[in-house]
Amino acid sequence: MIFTAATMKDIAKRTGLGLATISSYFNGGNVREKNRIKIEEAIEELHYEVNEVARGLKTNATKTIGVVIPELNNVFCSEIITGMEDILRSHGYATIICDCRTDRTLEKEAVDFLTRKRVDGIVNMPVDITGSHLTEFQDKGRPVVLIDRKIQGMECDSVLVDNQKAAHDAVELLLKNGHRNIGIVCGPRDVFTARERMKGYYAAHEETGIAVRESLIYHGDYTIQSGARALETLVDRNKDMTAVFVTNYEMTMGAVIGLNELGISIPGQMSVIGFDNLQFARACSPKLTIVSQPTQEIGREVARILLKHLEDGETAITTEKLQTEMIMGRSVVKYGGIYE
Amino acid sequence: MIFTAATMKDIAKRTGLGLATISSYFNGGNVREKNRIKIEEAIEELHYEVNEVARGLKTNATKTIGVVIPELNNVFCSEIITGMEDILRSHGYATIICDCRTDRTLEKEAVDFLTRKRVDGIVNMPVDITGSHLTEFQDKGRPVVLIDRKIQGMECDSVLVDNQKAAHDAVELLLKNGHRNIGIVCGPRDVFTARERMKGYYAAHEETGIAVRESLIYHGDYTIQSGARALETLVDRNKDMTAVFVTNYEMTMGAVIGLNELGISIPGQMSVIGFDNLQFARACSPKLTIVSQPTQEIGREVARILLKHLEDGETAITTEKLQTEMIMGRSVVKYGGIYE
DNA sequence: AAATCAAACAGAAACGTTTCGGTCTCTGAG
DNA sequence: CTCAGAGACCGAAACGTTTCTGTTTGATTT
Repeated sequence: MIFTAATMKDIAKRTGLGLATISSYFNGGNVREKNRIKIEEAIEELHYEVNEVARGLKTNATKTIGVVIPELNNVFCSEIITGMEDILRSHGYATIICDCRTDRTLEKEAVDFLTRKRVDGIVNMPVDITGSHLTEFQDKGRPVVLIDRKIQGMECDSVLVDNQKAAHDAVELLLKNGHRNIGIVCGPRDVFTARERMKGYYAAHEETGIAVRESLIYHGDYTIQSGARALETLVDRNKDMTAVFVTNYEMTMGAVIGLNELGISIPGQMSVIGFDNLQFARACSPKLTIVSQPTQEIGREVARILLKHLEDGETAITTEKLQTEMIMGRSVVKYGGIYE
Repeated sequence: MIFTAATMKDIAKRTGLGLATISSYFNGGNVREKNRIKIEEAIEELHYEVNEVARGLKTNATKTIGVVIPELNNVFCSEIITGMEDILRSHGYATIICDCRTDRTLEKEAVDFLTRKRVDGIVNMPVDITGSHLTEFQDKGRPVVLIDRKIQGMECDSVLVDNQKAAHDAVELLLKNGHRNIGIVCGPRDVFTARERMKGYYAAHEETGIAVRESLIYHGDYTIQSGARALETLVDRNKDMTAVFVTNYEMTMGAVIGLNELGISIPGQMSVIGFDNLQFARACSPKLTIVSQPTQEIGREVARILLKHLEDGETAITTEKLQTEMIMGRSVVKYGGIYE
């Protein structure tokens, strides 16, 4: 059966009304009661559905948002997207996802791809601290929202997490428990959030009047492998290390593996504070104490900001900073050297 | 600066060529060398980019694929999507993701949403074994590909995993190690894959001539909580249970938590075979033996099937069945009762 | 009952492509 | 040098909306 979908023209013919009236009906305009009924009957009978592509051509808006992230296969990212997509979809917006595999070139390609697809806005969790891959899109007057990380010299909305405070509080907890040689497994030096977390590490030490020893700092690359390697290295370099703070999920997992393989018990020989993924933290034995980020809330906030631009014509630029939460497990104990 | 993007008309004017020629250039048609150069110069100067929305209106194809999954925030799903999106994007297709939170109503809504968005094809990992949410879309002559689960009475392409064999092999390994009272933590009764895995469990027992005891079977709901509860229940009901096979990632994590809390050691008191997520398996101590699904490959295969329909006009329906792999850890040992 | 005026309606043009006929331009054979 | 014939090219129409510019309608006022 050859079947061409009904168009507004068909509805107009069927109801005897003009095209403009039908269009007005669909766009919230006023239509006389009896005509409204006629239109709705026609829609029912013809199974009419508005063609969003045609509408998009005319209105120059696709009701589509592009998302560029370093790794979809990463709880932090996927949870944010879930929260965001939920709200966007309920407002009629589709979400196109591009995983750029933490690669700058692929990231640029993804943005260009989305630009060609004529998305109404782009959400990006940037691979690194620099980059001008978004300026061309932004110059078209379309909104860009950055997640989690800022880009130098880029003026746009962003939704961040107070990473400095998060790291500060975690390290402070360890210090308050009497630990004095606290290792940190941090992200790459050129990542915005990694820097922020380092700042918190330093600040907590400073407040307590304790000097930071360089050998206790390890810069990983956010992979499980590097988490495991980090612990091996740190333990080897610092025989007196009694606590460690790991700053993302994958490296936390790696750190747990590493400690297991080194035969170092948590928390008996090493207190541990991890990051992200409550599920994993609860699966560990004993339960891991972690810094938990408000991923769903980040996603929702991003969606809200986008909608404010696209639906309400808002032009002001916002920077939102959300707070983390410390989930207490049983992986931190008082330092034996002092209290025993 | 007011700025309207260049159109094909501008290129035509600039080069002195006709619209049809420009269009032909962009669609792989033949254009005389000197004209080709002129066109390319004009594109460069005007920063022209083809408007895919207008093209979509005319060709009735959006170069967009919709994906409906039960939970994006789930490694199995996100890994499949990563593999798929990669290939699709390299062929110019965008991927719209809809997370339906394992809810039938939301699943139907998502499909309708994507239909309105006029996607060229839909990929769906169905919430349950029934449902006609896809027939309307399919009746428009557009391709549907199911992942991981089949739907009763639905004729369409699907990419599955040989779950029966996977479960069979896992249970067989436990049997070969002398275990006779093997628990299974399975998914809901109305999920296709859960049934397949149960079949494998029965088959392995049958081959070894061992009767299955009902009390060793637990139907969970794929959450961590149900995994933990499952182990509590199974251990409570079967004091002689020495091994357990858990059939998805979340429940595997739950099972590990549950065993930890019950004070039952792996593998000393309980041999365990888990499912999915190699990363988690390696983080456990000792490393978990797991059944690993070829997620990336599933995604790629789905993409290939879609492209064959959309680009090559293929009409035949395929059902692909991929094999799992058993990753050996140290969580399975010979049954003490026999070998000690 | 006529006049007034806003609200509701109508039709055509436009959005930027593809495609269908038909026309022109090269190339090479005679 | 001419002339087919193929290949390249052209312009208009169409895709299904929205929107602009008027026109009609009907309730309200006088």
